Amino acid sequence: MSTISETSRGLVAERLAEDLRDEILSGRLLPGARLGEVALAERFAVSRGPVRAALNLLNESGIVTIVPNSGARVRELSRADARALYEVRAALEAEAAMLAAARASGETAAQFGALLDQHATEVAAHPEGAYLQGAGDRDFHLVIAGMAGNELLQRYLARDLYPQLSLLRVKHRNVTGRGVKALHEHKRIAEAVAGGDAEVAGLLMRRHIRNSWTALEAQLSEKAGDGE
Amino acid sequence: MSTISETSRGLVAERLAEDLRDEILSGRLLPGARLGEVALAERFAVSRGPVRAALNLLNESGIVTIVPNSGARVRELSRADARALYEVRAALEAEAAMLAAARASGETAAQFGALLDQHATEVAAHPEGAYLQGAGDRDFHLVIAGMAGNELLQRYLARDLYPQLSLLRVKHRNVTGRGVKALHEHKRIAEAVAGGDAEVAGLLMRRHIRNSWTALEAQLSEKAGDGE
DNA sequence: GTCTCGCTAATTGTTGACAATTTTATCCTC
DNA sequence: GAGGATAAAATTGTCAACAATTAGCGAGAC
Repeated sequence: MSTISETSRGLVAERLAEDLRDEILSGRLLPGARLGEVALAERFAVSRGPVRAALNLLNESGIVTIVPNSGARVRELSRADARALYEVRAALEAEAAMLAAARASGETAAQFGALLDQHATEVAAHPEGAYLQGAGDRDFHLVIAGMAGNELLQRYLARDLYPQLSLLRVKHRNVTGRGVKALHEHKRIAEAVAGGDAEVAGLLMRRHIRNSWTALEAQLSEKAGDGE
Repeated sequence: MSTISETSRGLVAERLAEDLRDEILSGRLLPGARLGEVALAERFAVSRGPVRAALNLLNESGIVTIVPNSGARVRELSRADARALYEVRAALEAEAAMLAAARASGETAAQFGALLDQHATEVAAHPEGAYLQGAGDRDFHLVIAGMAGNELLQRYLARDLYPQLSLLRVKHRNVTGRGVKALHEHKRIAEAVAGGDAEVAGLLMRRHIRNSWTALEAQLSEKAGDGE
């Protein structure tokens, strides 16, 4: 149907991966959907080579599974996968918060202030909890990941874990209204980071992630036993 | 020169990646060495397709860098990269130790006992510190990573971080004699894990990784200012 | 003598065809 | 009618050739 996005520079495989990631995370391609190479190739009007490369990229980032000699599918995350995801996320984001606190400068508090003020207006506009799945929540965590000054850590979070988290939320459109609570937790974390208190920042971040997991797990249980 | 390894089943790309990884981590291919696709293709008597796939795999695991339209090289880890590596490792291994402690069963202590006894004999045979770069140290951490019961965490450690750590040690053949100290730290960690004390296990593991980093950093400084 | 421009050579990116494996459908047997 | 073996279709894995981009080199001008 649609041809390739717009920018014609750069590698074809990366543009393909980008487009496919968008389609998956926007819910147009549901978990379990087959990703046949020939179908994708003629849909994007390219050869199978770049398609293969793009699928490998998405496989590495965890939103596509590839079974040799069988094909690629949009990944279906089990509850065990989700738990593992949040365990790793807790460890990495707590570390990021600690590192960010250790490297905090005088401008840090102001940066957080502007960001959180904007988020507050978003939450006020949609008080039932659009914050958590909107750009706001993701922004906050991305900012801290960037402030950690650790290339590898940032890549793991932004490039691997967050897409999988988004994929996890594709099936559960409306996250329960944790927006206002999450925003409050963010403020406390921001205080600790800006204040240079690494230990508290790490602790609060870890608790924040665990709260998020608890809320999500409750939703997963609510939807009854598609357990696997 | 050498043809492909031995087992002829499985994907060609994965065998190539395996062979290349061995050559890199054994020091036959030094950091910065070019990995031309045509050269590799005719060396392993395969086409460029699987070679490309293998290079992408190694790129994702962090021991090869790929510059678009320029080519692949064995990755050169800067000191900043090394620091980032150990920061992420500390976070993930501390989490692994905590999870392993939480899931410890009655047999756990016995498993550690056998493993550490064998390591003790290795250290006794090479008291100047072969332990750290030998299979012993790696084994211990891999066992804990496996005991955590977290597929994702185990993959990050075994498939991404450890190869990079090995690559880091290619240039510094003889790690200073931290063998006996490391073994002692391992024993204390094993105790905490087997005893189900997650908090202490995580703390000891984090300290253990930091000690390892301190020793390595001292070596890096010793080799003078090849800074970057 | 140094800098810039243009060209040549080499390497990567992409393409389409061939081979091997898996999946599916059909037919036969029990 | 159900189960299993066989064969056909579809899909992935691999190959070799073409196109595009990049890096290196040399000539020429200032």
